[in-house]
Amino acid sequence: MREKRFLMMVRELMECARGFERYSAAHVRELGLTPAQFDIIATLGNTQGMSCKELGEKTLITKGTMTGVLDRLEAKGMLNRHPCADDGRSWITKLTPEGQAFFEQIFPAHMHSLRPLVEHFGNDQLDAMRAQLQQLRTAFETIQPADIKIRSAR
Amino acid sequence: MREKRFLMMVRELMECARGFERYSAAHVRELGLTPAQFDIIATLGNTQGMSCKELGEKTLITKGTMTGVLDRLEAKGMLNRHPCADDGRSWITKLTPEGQAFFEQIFPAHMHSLRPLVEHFGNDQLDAMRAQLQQLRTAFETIQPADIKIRSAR
DNA sequence: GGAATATAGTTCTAATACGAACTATATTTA
DNA sequence: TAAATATAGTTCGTATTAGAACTATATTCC
Repeated sequence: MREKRFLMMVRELMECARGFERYSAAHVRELGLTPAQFDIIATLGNTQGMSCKELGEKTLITKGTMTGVLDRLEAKGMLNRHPCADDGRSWITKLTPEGQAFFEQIFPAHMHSLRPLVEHFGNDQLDAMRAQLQQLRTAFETIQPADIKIRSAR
Repeated sequence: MREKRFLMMVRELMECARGFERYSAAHVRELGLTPAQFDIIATLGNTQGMSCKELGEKTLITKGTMTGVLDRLEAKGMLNRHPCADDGRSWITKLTPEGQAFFEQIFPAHMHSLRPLVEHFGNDQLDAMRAQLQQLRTAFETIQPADIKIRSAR
């Protein structure tokens, strides 16, 4: 049964994703941030800022969610938004000096908390995993679901 | 830089998890269910029912969330809960006849929608992926984050 | 047997998650 | 260039997510 094999693999995939989330979030929460907020700060750190769209592509946070996350970080004084000169629809989000200082303080600490995990895997293994995952992701993005219209009677 | 390699792999992992979620959810939504609701129905289908705890272990839905998901499915008439004879704290959740009938209608359809994806990978590849993911998951669950707290020497 | 502790499930709060509808601005087309 | 279409970001509604506090019942230990 091919389907079952596939679902078992997917199950592991989902467990892994949640596992990392949990591993990482434990430390992030100690910093007073949510995982989404940490992602934004880590992405904006050491940059000149970027648009919502670019932030979304780098962090996997969708635009509807992004507004709220940025609002809360702005309220914390971590970042600010100013109009984009090139595009009247767009805003550039950038860390404030306080936000950048905070980034410089927490990012190395977070990397350090990941250390035991990182050291557990060899370079070759990490690359092999990434290559396989890349293949999987390409399949998810490329292949279209079979079209079956079974309308639920309502 | 080992950390960077690791983060690149994790990035692919998260993209994959979201990719599958998206692939699968598109079909699930057409059925009038959320992914969490589909998971529950798929897990309860063809069984005599099970406790919240067991459901949580099989679906990765945490117990605080479980209550709400089950409440909504119960309101839809898909399932019901009755006290567990062996354990006064526990409840057995079971599909109603309507819920089971719905399961029998949608589950094959969902498997069919996954078909193109399943067929894209060979058995060996699926097993290899699962083995690697299993290793990764074990690491996430076993290894403790480095303690960055600087405890005052005593 | 009774106190201490563990477990099952619910409730609560804050923050996502996601699609869809919406506003405003850009870009493309005819 | 005016109309059609696309895109950036916000808003909205519903559901999920996680953790923590809470109630009720089980289990363990002395």
